[in-house]
Amino acid sequence: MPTMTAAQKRAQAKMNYDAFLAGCPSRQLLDRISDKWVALILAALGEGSPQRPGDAGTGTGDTRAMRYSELSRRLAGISQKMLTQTLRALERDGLLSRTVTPTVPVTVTYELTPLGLSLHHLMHDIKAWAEAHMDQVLTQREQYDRHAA
Amino acid sequence: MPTMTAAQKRAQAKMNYDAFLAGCPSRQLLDRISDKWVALILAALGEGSPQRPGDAGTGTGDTRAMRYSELSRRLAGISQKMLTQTLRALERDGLLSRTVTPTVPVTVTYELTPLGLSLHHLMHDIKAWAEAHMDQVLTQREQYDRHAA
DNA sequence: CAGGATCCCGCTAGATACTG
DNA sequence: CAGTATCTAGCGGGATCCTG
Repeated sequence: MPTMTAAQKRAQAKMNYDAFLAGCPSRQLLDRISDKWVALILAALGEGSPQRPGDAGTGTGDTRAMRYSELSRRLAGISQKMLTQTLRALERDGLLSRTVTPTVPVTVTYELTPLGLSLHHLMHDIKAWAEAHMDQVLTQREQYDRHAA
Repeated sequence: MPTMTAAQKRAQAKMNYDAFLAGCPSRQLLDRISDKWVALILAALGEGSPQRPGDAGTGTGDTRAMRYSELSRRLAGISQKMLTQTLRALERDGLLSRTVTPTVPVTVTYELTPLGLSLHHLMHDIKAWAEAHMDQVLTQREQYDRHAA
C-alpha cells in the first residue's frame, strides 16, 4: 500500500507526462498550443502585460481584455470560424475567460487567465523569435534552394 | 536621402516584421515552427545542451547529433513522411544541419545549428509548459464540459 | 539505414449565408 | 456585434511499396 499523500501522487503523475510518448495527453496539448492562431491570440491578449512575472502587478488586472471584433481586426486575415473555434478551445482549456455583457448589442470580451498569461510569456518569445530571425531564415532558404537547384 | 548605415537599415527592417499582418513572412515562419513535430524534433536534438546560453559551452559542440532512426524512435508515432518532411523544412530554414557519412550502409546525422539552438530553448519551455500544466488543463476541461452539458 | 514515390482518405480551414 | 450553420475544395498526413 502506498503511503504517499495525494499531493505527492499528483507530483509524481506530473513528472510522468512526456510529450515524446505517442499516447501522452501532453502531446495533444502540445499540438493544440502549437498553432499559429493560438500564438497570435495569446500575443494579442497579453500585450501590455509585464513581460517578467516579477514586477508584482495589481493582481489579475494587468492583462488586456479584448472584444471579438478587436481580435478579429488585430489578427489580420483570420476567418470568423477559426477565431471562434480557437477562442473556444482556449477557453475550454482554461487559458482565457469569456465575459458576456448584456448590452444591446451584446458585448463579449476575452481575457487571459493566470494560466493563459503564463503561456503567453513563452508564446510571445516564439513570435518575437520568428520576427527577429526572419532575415536569417530567408537567407538560409536562398542558399538551400540555390544549392538544390 | 537617408543617412542610415546598412546595419541601421537592417535593424529598421527587422522591426517591421509583424506576425499580426497577414502578408508578413514572419507569419509563415510562425506557422512553420508552430508545429508539434518541430517542437519535438528541436527538443530531442537539444537534449543535454545547456538551458541558459550564459554558461559558455565549448562552442557549437554542445548540441546532440542524432541519427534518423534515433529520432524516429524518440518521437514515438511519427511517420517517416512527416519526419523526413519536417527535417527537410528545418534544414532549409537553417535550424539544423544534415550530415551524411559514407559508411555502408550510409549514416545520416542531424544536429542543431546555433540558430536552431536559440529556438530550441524557447520550444523546450513550451513543451515543458504543456507537461507541467497538463493536470490543470485537464481539470479545466472537465469543468467546462460539465457546465456545457 | 535513410529515405523517395505514390495513393488516398479525412478533416480542416476558408467562403458564404443566416441569426439573436 | 458576435457569433452559428452549411458546403466544399484542398492538402495534411498516414499507409504502403520501393531503392541506393
